[in-house]
Amino acid sequence: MNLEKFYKIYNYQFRNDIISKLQLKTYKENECILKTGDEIDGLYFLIEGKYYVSSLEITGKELLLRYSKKPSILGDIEIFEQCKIQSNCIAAENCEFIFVPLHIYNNYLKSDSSFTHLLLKEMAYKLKTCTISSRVNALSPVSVRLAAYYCTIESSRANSEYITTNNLDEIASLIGTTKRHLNRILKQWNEEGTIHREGDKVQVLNWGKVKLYSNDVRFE
Amino acid sequence: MNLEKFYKIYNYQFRNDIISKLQLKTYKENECILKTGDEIDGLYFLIEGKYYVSSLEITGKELLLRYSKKPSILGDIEIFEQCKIQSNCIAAENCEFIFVPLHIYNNYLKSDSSFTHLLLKEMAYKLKTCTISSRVNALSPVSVRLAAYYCTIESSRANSEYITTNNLDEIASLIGTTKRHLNRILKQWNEEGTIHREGDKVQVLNWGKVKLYSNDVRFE
DNA sequence: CTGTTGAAAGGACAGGTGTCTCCAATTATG
DNA sequence: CATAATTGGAGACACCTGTCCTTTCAACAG
Repeated sequence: MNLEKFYKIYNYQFRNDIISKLQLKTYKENECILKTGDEIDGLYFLIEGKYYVSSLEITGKELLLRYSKKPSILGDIEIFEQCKIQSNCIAAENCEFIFVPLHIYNNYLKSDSSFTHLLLKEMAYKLKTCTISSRVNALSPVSVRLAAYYCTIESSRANSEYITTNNLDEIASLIGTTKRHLNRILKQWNEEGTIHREGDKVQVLNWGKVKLYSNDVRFE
Repeated sequence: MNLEKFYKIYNYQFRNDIISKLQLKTYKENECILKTGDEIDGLYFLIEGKYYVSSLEITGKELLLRYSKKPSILGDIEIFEQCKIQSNCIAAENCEFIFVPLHIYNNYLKSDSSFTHLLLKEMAYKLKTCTISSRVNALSPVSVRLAAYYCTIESSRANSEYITTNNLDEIASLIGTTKRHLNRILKQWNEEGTIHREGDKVQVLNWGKVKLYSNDVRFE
């Protein structure tokens, strides 16, 4: 077990006697990591790749709740709330996790305060972003949410003019709408010259406009 | 400082040398406990009363994020994310909190694992409910959300037929809509005999119908 | 008692948004 | 190359929902 990556990301070192009890779990792109309703078996620490968390409603509708890259922890809610798995977690690319089995956590790590602080920080982060997106989704029309989405991902990655828009469908369900409606909005922005669109590639020509539309809403 | 209530609710005992450093904070109905954008000064443990958490958007719209009764902790997100206060917290009735100043937490309680577990549990709970309501708000029409709201509060309090509907406005903003729209739905339900309505008093005549409408969505 | 004020309910309307459907473009297949 | 299959975009429509405004009714002051 190579824990170097883990250490770099989470800045935490497991005691030697624990290390042998950890597992490395790997998932291929699109593979399901956790499935709604199943029992949780431990804590998952992402050390490579990306995954997304989505919920499939009884209605058949889906909502992307979060798109996660490292550092990111899975299983925390379920363990502390002692409940079944709340959402589907699916590998967006090949993923690697350090897996801490539940009984290992309970027996060895529960009272380790710096380990616990990892969990606290992660949960606080999730809670903050969840609150924000809940608010934004509830109170802003789709055009604002879309502009906000662009502004959010733009600010988080330097200075590229092109938005590597992963698939419009994905954005649609992330911000809780349909592709049809995104098309409507993108068409309008395209016509007024705010963006230049070619299929899945969207180039923002006028960031000022987009920022204006976003109404200062951000997802982070 | 009488910590008996605290102990009963949170099942945790502070060390003697810490007790003298805690404060009792009280708030009158409608008084603001925390204000968006302010700096957080410590952890608040609710021991009496109820408060609600709401966010005022730039647009002027408001969304009730949560309605909290004991046990409930305030300030956790802000402390672990080291950010400004995220939402307004307002006393719904007279409230009492045990207040743990930030430096006391940092110096004395940070490495106390059973104290930390209080926080973990609370955050997991918040996260779970936040995720649920985010999903529900995004994916269900108002009529479903309203039915779900009734089912949720019904199941959490024995067997009264009347819903002590605190103010329609409140329900409206809790489930992210307007009073106007609630009126529309209630009128329809009233006409079809599902409920009997008199002003703020709503009596459910046909729980089966309401449960059907709720589409198995629940807020908890 | 009467006019004023304010709150609650509902009518009318318009904009936002999802669904369904069709058309065009692109890709795969033979 | 020609045809079938698939995908993306957009038109049409309907419904959900918020805003605005009118009506009604109750409380209240003069």
